Amino acid sequence: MNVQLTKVCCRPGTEPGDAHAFAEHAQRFKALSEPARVAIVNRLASCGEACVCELVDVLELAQPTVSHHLRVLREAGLIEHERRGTWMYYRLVPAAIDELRATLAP
Amino acid sequence: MNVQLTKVCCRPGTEPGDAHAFAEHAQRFKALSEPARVAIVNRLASCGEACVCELVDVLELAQPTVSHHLRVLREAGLIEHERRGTWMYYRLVPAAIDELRATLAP
DNA sequence: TACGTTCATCGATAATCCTGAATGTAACAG
DNA sequence: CTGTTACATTCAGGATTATCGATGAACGTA
Repeated sequence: MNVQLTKVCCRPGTEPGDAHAFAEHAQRFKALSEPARVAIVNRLASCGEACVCELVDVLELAQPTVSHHLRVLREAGLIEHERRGTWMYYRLVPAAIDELRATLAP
Repeated sequence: MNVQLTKVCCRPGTEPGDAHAFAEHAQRFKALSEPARVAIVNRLASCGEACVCELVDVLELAQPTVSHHLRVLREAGLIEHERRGTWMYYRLVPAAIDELRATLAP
């Protein structure tokens, strides 16, 4: 028979986890799930900061496309921007990167 | 005026970066870009291993959906599976997690 | 052999997302 | 005010993906 009210393959009573936290972490990872956005983060990590036109040149993508990726990264809290004259300078938010790395720690 | 053969906002001569590496990292992050998959990884991290039916119960998703997410994580190299009798047990690949965390290091 | 359980794969639908042309906004120069 | 540059937003088309019912394969049991 093996009716198993408690399945033998499953350990009982382990908490299901916080669904809200999972969604939050997933959104952070999703921001890095695109080669263009990884390239942007890499660029900002090595250059400190960069304007949009520089990223357009480096990524070889149309300006609206780059602007879109920057928005995704910004809404994920991974980067921040500051206007200086005509140009918008983007830079990383180190705390957010650290936080992301922490979610991968045991 | 300001013809600027070299734009003032951009520092010259910084390497564009390895496009192949960016795509590879993005692929890894994409595997964690879904709440369900973050929940799976979290579950495996705290339980050590789990069968599919346990994950179906915890995630409250249909079995084919869970199977799909497990395939994505497996093809990303983040988890591995082993058959024991009727059940398939999934567990993390710690080296892959470490490698992912390393890509976020300065 | 026949039956039930566990899990993977297939197929279809709906949602999400990347991409870039067109357009709008802000800042600066003359 | 006019023109130019830098950037954001809107919009639409095309590609990717999440979800799940239906089906099939693998295993254990009777």
